[in-house]
Amino acid sequence: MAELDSPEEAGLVAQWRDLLARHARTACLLDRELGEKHGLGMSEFEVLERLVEGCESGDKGLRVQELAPTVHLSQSALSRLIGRLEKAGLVTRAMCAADRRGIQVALTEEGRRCYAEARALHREVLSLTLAEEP
Amino acid sequence: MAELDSPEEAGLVAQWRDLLARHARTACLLDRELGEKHGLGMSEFEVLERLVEGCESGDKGLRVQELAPTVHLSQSALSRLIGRLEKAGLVTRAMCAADRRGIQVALTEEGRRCYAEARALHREVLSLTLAEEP
DNA sequence: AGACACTACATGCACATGCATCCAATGCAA
DNA sequence: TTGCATTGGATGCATGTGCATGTAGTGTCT
Repeated sequence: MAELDSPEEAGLVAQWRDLLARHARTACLLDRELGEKHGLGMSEFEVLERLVEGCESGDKGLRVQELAPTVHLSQSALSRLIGRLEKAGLVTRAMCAADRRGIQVALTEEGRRCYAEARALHREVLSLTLAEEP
Repeated sequence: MAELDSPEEAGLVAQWRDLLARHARTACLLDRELGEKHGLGMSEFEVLERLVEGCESGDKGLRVQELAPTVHLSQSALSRLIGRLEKAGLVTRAMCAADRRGIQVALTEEGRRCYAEARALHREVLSLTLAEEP
């Protein structure tokens, strides 16, 4: 029975611990800052960003499935996240004409504005936390 | 108002997205595999590992505070995590003689065994998920 | 000793998440 | 067309998390 890690395994473990530390620092600070100052969670922001990237101003929006790869969440969690954004007035849900099972999620003006306001803070947090070494 | 990211910002965002993807892949698979085959979550495993590293066989164990830096959890979440490990028979909680506010957390034989059994799977998952590029 | 601030951990509560399941719409086969 | 498997998304439920708070023990100052 292996009681000690091989050098390769030790490297993997070190890499994983570093990743965990960076992720925790960044995610925690992002959630706190975006939450306090813009009422957004980290994943909410990611979804808004994907919507901004994925559709022009007059566009119908994106399907829920197209948003899924962006946020690393289960389908149910994404569904509820969109529900929160909708309740906050940042996106609209509309039936998809082509496939009436699908839902088109589109940014509202308020959503666009909220994203634009939060963006600088988001980048600022990244530059703070991703730079540190430990 | 900046509508586009500067090159430095774009680099940070790309780095962050890569980190998020790696973290999600690895954490999700670790939770699933360790959960199915050993009844452990990712953080439970990390705590067991810290206990193995931090105390010899006959040792009294570690203070809760000494475990905190390892798992990136709030104090309350860590307290409950230890509660779960205790209920599962993998660790014991004992009053700390020197400072009776403190709690000594020590591995049981069962805990040591469980960790030893889960270790290979843990390393295997890391080597799988940390290697991939996307 | 007595009062008070502080520390270590536990707990009530609100909330986000994943899993399983449900429902409606679609597509395909007979 | 009818029947049935599949897909897109929503929802009930159990659980894990953070925040705020509670409780007990410690240290300090007078």
